Amino acid sequence: MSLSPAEEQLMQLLWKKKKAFMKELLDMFPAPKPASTTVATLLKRMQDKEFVGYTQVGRARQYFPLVKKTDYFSNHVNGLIKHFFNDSAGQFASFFTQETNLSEKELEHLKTIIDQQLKNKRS
Amino acid sequence: MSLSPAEEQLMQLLWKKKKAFMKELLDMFPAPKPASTTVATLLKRMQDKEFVGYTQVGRARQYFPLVKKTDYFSNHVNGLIKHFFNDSAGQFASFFTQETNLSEKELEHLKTIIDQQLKNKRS
DNA sequence: AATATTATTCTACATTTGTAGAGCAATTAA
DNA sequence: TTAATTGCTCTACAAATGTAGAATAATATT
Repeated sequence: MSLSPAEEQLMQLLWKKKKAFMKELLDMFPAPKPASTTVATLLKRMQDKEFVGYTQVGRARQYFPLVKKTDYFSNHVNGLIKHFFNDSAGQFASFFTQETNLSEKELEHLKTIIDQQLKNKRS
Repeated sequence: MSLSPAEEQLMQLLWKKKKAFMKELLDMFPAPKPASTTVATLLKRMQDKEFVGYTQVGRARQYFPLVKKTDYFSNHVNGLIKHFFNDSAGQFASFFTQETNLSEKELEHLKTIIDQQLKNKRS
């Protein structure tokens, strides 16, 4: 099961705040803010999909993510790679590096990471 | 406008064949194949969205993509990056390199590409 | 105590998506 | 030339999604 775009947007807010009351999430929306019931509906659906949980605090609930952003994200990227690159992460990486306009600094940084990875592999 | 998952799957087939008649696309589907009308409907919607065009050949149409796979893909990735990495491709690249399990060969290849990029930047 | 506010659930409805039958026109086969 | 096949459009319908009002219950305010 995965999140719909609207749900995903809300999830982003929740990931950012770590935990939040409905009101707080609503406040975080850029104008034009949706109706509070809209947010409530989305939260409900996200609970059903087991993407968020909550703890009861007084009469309200404090919501929190049940999936880590990085995990969710990894799935996304993996899906993309499977779809577009024949399941080859390497092929994807090459493409990505060539298509994206990374700055010199970013490229250097990437190199460092890759070297680190290579060191790990070889050790 | 973007493609729905089912449309995207069909698009993949079309990208692979470059151009194809409805029948050919249908044949490319793995079992269980959808009804031909299903494919027809999808093709129609994709025409409306201006993702495919066709040339009339006798009584049939030969369909072809109107958007390049790499362009479509770039948009996807850019969307992801915007969503998840604060619009920083560099941040994404780092994450990706660390999370994905690239082989030694792939890492080496990546390094080559990066060096190439750096050379371009500096020249 | 009476009223307003709030968080949540229920219900609703338009739009998009997945899937495909019915109908039609052109083409091929019997 | 009548019948079967093919490619396409129209129509249909269930499920998912985006959006939000109505109802309810609990709490806070006057």
